[in-house]
Parts: sequence; structure tokens; C-alpha cells
Amino acid sequence: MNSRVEERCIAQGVRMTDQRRTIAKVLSESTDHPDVDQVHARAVKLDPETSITTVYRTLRLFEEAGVLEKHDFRQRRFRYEEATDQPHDHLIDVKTGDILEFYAPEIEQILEEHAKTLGYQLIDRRLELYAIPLTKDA
Amino acid sequence: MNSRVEERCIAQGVRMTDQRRTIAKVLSESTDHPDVDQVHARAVKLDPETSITTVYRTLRLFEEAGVLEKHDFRQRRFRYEEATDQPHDHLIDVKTGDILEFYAPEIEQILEEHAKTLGYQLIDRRLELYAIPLTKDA
DNA sequence: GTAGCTGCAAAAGATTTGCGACCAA
DNA sequence: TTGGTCGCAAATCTTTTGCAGCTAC
Repeated sequence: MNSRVEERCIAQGVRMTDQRRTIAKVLSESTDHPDVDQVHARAVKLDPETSITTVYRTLRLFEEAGVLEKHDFRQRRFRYEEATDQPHDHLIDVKTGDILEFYAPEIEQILEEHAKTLGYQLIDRRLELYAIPLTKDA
Repeated sequence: MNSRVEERCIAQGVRMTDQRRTIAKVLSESTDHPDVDQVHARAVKLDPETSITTVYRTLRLFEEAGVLEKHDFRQRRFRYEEATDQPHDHLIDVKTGDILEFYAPEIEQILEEHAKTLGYQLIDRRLELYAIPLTKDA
């Protein structure tokens, strides 16, 4: 059965190959935000032939097709996740590097408003919270 | 007269040299968000001897001392600005690369709240709006 | 059949580092 | 004096690209 990411790529008219199917499967099955090396490592488990070059090329292709999102999170490498219709932002645990997702609908309009005041129309945004775990006694 | 950035570095116990004074002056006089090459170019005008290596080292030093802030803005290179006591966020004109600053006090508490709900205490945040100019007839 | 894909090795671009000479405190 | 700093060149790290052979449509 085709993976969700594969289906979305096909819908976007992206040509499919074995390698791309493998990488699509990896992303479909990931619930975290893997970087290129992690995607490569997971792809190699499914198909040992997969090269890192193709992973780079494929992730970029999928991202340009709007199927994946690429994030920076102030770490060395870019991280990827499947794009969702539901917008959301990220909280990064600066101790462990863990990434949590959240959605703050209340700020949408506020940000729109600020952009408008400056004479701009919003195209995209990046909101990341860097935080440490709350201690019981804090 | 010492520049503002220089004074703040001295207050932080950073050892001063001619090169550092020059770079401190450049940042003190910048109202934009220059990248390393731009800082270097401006420094060279004041002191032709300034090397790019020292600019890299010094910007990092000043940032670690909390006197400068380093931003990514999804461009190739990092950009720098003097740290301010007044928190603010940025709007990036995706057509021109221009960077505007704004402050949305309304969202502060909302974000704190979301972090707390996830069990975290905020350390820092990154909020960037990517936008295009509003057209008159839009 | 042919434009598009793949893997390898090499290139690229930004930033960091080793090192010997030099300088601030 | 002496540990910190400077400039140069070389190294690093991630990502991209040239090329020759292979493949999906």
C-alpha cells in the first residue's frame, strides 16, 4: 500500500521511484522531526542501497512540492516533517532537543494585525519556543 | 568616545583590542541587521587591517557576552544586531529581504501559558513573520 | 525512446580552528 | 610576563552539483 506521503507526491505530479517511495514511507511513519542523516538511516533499513545524496535531493523535492516542511530549530541540521493542513508551532526542549508541537489560534489574528500595520501581508511565519522543563517546586 | 557596544562589553569583562573596538563601533552605528560580510566591510572602512576571521570570532564573543543577538531569517548567513532590553520580533520582506521590527506584547502571556501547559518554562523564542508588501487595491 | 533519476566523488559556501607572531593587563 | 588575540591558511561540516550509467512513463 502506498504511504501517505507517496500519495501526496503523486497527487502533486512527482515522478515516483523506489528510492522516493522508501523515503516517503520513512517520513509517513515518523512521528518526530528527523534530520537528513536520520531519514537516511531509516531509509537504509528499508533499502540498503539508498544514498545520502538521493535523500538530500528527495527531501528537497518533496518540500518544494509542499508535502514536507523543513525546520531549522537552531540545531546544526535541518529537520523534516510531513506538512499538515493544521498549522502549528514548535517548542524545543533546550536540554534534550526534544520537539513538541502546539497551536495557539489566539495569536493568528494578532500577528496578521501587526503585519498589516507595517503595511504587509503575511505569507508565512516561524514561531519557536525554546524552553526547559518546569520543576515541580518552581 | 567609547561606543555603546564597547561599553557593554567592558561591563561584561571582555578584554578590548583595536579590532574589537572597531567592530563594536560598527554595530553601535548600524541600524539594520548586517551579516558577517557586511560587518567586515564596514569595519575595513575604519581599519583596513581587520580580518574576516577576527570578525567571526568577535561577533561570536560579543554574542556570548549577551551584547549582540544573532539571527537567521532563513537567509544564507547569520545577521547581527545589538541586544536590547526591549524584546521585539521581526518581519522579513520576502521580496527585498528588508527587516522590520515590531513588538506584540499581547502574545507574551499567551506563549508563556502554552509553554506552561506543556510543562515547560520559556527561555527564549523566535518569532519571525515572512511577508509581502500590501498592495493599495488588495 | 528520452527526459528524468541515481550514486559517487568532487565542489561549494559559511564558519571554525591550528599555529606562530604579537599585545593588553 | 603571559595568557589572550590576530591573521593566514587549512580544516570542518552540511549541502549541492557534475557526470556517466540507469529507469519511469
